[in-house]
Amino acid sequence: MKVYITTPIYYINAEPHIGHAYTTIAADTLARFYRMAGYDVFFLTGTDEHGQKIYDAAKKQNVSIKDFVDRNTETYRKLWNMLHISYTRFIRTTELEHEETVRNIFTKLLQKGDLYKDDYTGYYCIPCESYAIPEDENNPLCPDCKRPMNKISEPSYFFRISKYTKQLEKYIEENNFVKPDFRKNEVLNFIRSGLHDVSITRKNVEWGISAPVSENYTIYVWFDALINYLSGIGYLHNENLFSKFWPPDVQFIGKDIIRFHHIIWPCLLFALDLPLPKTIFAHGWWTSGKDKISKSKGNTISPEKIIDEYGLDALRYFLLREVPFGLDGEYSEDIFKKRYNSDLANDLGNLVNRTLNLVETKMSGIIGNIPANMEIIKITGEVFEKYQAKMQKIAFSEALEEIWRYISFLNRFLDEKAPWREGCSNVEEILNNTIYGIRSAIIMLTPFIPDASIRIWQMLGLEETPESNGFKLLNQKIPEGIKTNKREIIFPRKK
RNA sequence: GGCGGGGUAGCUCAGCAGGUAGAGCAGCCGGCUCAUACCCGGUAUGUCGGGGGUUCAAGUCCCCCCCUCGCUACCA
Repeated sequence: MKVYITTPIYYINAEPHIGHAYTTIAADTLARFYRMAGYDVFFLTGTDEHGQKIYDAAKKQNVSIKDFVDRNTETYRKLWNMLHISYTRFIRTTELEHEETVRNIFTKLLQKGDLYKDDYTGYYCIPCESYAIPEDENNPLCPDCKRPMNKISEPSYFFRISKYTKQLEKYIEENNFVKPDFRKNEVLNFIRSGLHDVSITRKNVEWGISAPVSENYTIYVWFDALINYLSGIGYLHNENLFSKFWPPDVQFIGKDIIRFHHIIWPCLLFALDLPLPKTIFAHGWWTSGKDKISKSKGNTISPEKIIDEYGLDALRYFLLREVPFGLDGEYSEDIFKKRYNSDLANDLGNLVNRTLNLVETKMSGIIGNIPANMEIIKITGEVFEKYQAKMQKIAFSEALEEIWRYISFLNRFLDEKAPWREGCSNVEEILNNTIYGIRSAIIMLTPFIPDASIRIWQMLGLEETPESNGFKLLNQKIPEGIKTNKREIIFPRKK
């Protein structure tokens, strides 16, 4: 049983922001879930390092291109460490092996006749240094800066995606390839309007993988970038690894790069006679005051700042709980705090705290050996079934809702049994059941909030970590005579 | 313009094989007091965007209109 999960590789010209963190945390959570479920998981992420913008940025800063990309890729790696991203491999498109793979694929497609040479015509805005499509072809103005554009034409290699139109349409219709569902129609519409072949070489871009042809071309960065999903898992280099994990099970992307991933990427795989990914899931944006978060609008959300104030797990929890995965979400400090206080502090945090306090005061901190009763075991089993189903369909917020219903149930259970009452005769039984419930909740929560889970785990005095035994631990009873450790507040309430 | 979503409690949304509206949060009342002033119970509120139609019965089906969002090809 294997699972291959990817994030996009991030374009290192930009500083990482909440959007990058979002995609990567989602992928990490799913990867952790499948590991705990006993799968062999390969989780790929990395950086996209070619292109004119990067070249220019390096020049502007007066550093060598090598130093520039090395330094910038490191900022991503550092952030992923800070977010405890459990990637299997971090790929860079400047790696020799990747570059070789890209060239090999180019040659393959050329030989197959899926690449051909033609003139690329487009409108170019010199001040913006970018291609764009003007609204009015008779009076071409740049959509960004509104200045006149030049029509330019240059020879280029084209990838014959038009050839795969029917095949792609059929695949999308019959599979869960495009997620969320509402994107499926969008993509199908686009395909049905007819696919145009795409240019995959550039003449005027110096910083890129040189195309394996006699002329002086570099390979278009998008073509280069998509291939990371192949080169990152050993395509043409490590046949064992590749055949074990191919195809991807879930590829996470932002909704801005749907075109590349739902159209060009599958066509590339058709051309290479490779099976397509099972699912490519496009998530939404975080907005702040209705605007998409971006540096230029000055409404960026710094993951570091949130972590400083609330902790890493609060951030991870919020991002995956607040909004159904796939839709846009609104971020504000107020919304964040509300979610944090009501779910993490009041419901989960307080449940753990009050229970441990009772174990300390009523049972000298020793968890007794009366096993959980059938009712709790049954309910836990049902919750796990639902949780698992939600996770498998990548409905993170729904999975968390299931767990929180369970946490509410445990709080209610404690209230009804009231083991703090004078003369309560079965304190030990009640608390053991509650502890069993907390342990179960923590196991299910571990993919989302790995750190807090471990800390709670240790407070309970349990052995190893919740990850080490995976979900099968849910069926096992808590060992006898466990001694709880010093209590601390994991999610302090915020004023 | 074309195609596709939406418009339901203060907020975020669920309900849509048609049978006189639900959840979470916020609010209010009460209980409890082991606990992070927490938890538990109870509870109000809605002309279900507007109009017309089908039906014994319509957020739920049909038609028209209004508003809103997304997609409508090469920036990574």
